[in-house]
Amino acid sequence: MAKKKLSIKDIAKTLGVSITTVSFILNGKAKEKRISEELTKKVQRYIKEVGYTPSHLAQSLRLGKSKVIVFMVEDISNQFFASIARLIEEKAYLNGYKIIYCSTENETAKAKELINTFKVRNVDGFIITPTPDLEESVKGLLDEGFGLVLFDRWMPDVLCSYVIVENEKSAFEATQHLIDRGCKKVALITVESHQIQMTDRLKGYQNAISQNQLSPYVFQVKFHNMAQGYDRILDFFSNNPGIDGVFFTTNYLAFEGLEAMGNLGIDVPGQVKVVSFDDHYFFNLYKPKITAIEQPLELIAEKLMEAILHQLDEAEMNSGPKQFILSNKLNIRESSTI
Amino acid sequence: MAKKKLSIKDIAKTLGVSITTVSFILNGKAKEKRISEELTKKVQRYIKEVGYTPSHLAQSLRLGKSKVIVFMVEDISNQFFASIARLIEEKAYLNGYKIIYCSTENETAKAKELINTFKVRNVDGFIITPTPDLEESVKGLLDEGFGLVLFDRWMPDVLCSYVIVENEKSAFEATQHLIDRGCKKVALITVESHQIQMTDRLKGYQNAISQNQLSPYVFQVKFHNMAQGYDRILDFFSNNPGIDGVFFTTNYLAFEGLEAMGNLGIDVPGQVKVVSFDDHYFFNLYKPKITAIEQPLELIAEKLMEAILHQLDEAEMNSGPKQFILSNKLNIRESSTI
DNA sequence: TTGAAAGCGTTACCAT
DNA sequence: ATGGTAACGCTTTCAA
Repeated sequence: MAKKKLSIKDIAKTLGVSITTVSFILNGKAKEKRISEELTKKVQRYIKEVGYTPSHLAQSLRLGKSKVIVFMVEDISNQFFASIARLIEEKAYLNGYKIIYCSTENETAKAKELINTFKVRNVDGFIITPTPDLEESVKGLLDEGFGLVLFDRWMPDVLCSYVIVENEKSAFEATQHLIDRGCKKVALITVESHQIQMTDRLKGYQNAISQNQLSPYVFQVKFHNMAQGYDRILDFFSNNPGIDGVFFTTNYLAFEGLEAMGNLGIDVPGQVKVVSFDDHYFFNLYKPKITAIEQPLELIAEKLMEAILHQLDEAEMNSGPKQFILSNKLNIRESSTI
Repeated sequence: MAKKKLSIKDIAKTLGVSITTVSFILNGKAKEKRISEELTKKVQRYIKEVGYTPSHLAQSLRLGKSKVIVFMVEDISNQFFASIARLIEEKAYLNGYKIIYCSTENETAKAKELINTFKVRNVDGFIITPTPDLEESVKGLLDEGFGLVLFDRWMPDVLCSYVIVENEKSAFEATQHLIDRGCKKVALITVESHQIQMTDRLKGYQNAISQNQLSPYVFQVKFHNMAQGYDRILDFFSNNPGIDGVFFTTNYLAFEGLEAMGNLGIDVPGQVKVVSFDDHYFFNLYKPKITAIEQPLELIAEKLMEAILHQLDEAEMNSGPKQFILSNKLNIRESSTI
């Protein structure tokens, strides 16, 4: 069984040439080193014949680069992150990179541990959705010369590459949309979080509310987990009659909120109009179809790879961070219109 | 910036001992090699102080093991696979393994290419949802001594470890359930696929139908993609009036089917009762809530890791494949009862 | 009880 | 034009 793996040494010996020669040919330096056309062909043919491929491990050790990028997100089983993962993966392979993923569960301790683990493992770069208080670790990464791109959230105190979306602007638009549709008491249901993507969405909501001389109704769900969320939102609606519009800042909050409203006999969109951040396949299936803000997944993935490859490219190493702020799209559906 | 990475050599030099000594201490062989308690402590203290960690790359090169497992599924952005991924990931890290993921899109060519890529990259093991006609590649992996566990599907012709669920049995139960609820014309909507997980589900359906002396109505959607699926299913219902029960073999078929039925004005469960394979968060949110077969995700992940670690464990290398066939659970909800 | 040195598979500098 | 060889960082055998 297991045909012993060939090494460059074996190739060289069999062909009666030196390792160096083989290595040069392998790395496309035959011309440069003026190795005869004939020998080059011969070596290449033999290599193809026996199906030899260099050991990436040895190359990594020698070159100090592993061609591995870590994709560290809040939760890889979350549809949004999984979709990005999928898109990134493709682009990474195309460029000879592998992706290792991991989930932080948005816990700072776990994120730090993960970062340390991978620093040690000679990965080349990190794509991270930072947890709270991760500034120091991230700076450390930068100092030590790792490639780094943040996404979904960024850190005002750290100068680095990132790919994010226009959270504030989209939240403003969503809220304004509800107001335009005649809502007078528009609530924001969000998670209790000081992370910037959430505070930006809050800001957008607040701006829209105050520009229209309305009163804000902000409800922040604490210690988010599915079951709790549902209960809290149920309470909120019970205690706040008269709400006629709701903007959910994440899709899972919306799912729970819709369930809660359904069980309270609240008619959507008749009594309450609804908009959610983060579009989802299911929003289009739900009755009524839910209006939602769609993030440009494909573009996010593309820019993420562009940024990380840029960082990893020796030639451009020092040309400064790449920062992308992408536009979302408001998909208007039944929940805010009928 | 970038404080130069320490090597074992640096440690040895600074402490004035040999590399060997440090290595032994590092690898817990201090006692065995009878290195003085005192020296051991001193070295350990220093290592901790400077935060030294061995290079995994060099270790891998030396030991021929990389502590990397490839998780190769049909589509990592699919909820089912993403959930498993998430669970696997945790368990892998706990055991010192990293996970690299990739999606085959169920294309044999892509799967083969991916397998080759990773073989070359010195990964230790593979967890694979095989595409059609992947037998040879899989056998190759086995021959070359890689760890291997199949899941979701298995290959009758290849003796190897796998983790699957009771597809036929659950399909039988689901169909029988519809019949018990009074359905007389029960349709099966499935994908056109010769892969065993799907043929097993078909078998289960057929058995239940024939045991109850009913007629089968099997509709196999070809060339599956979201948009097409919807259209085809729409046609099916238009052309087959009188169907009063449907069993969907995957959840995405169910989503499309439900949408199609909704648009045709078919009342679920009044006119048509519905059961789907692969439970989903949204089945519980949908109106009506959808009856579905739930695969034991947590258990699948657990057994997957158990099987792969078993394979990778030197000591037990030759103790034969581990094959798990797990039970599903039928979650009965409104779509098949009211 | 400790150390020297070979070897894992490469790359690339320096010779020839 | 081609080859010898040090180095990457580690483990482990053998010797002392």
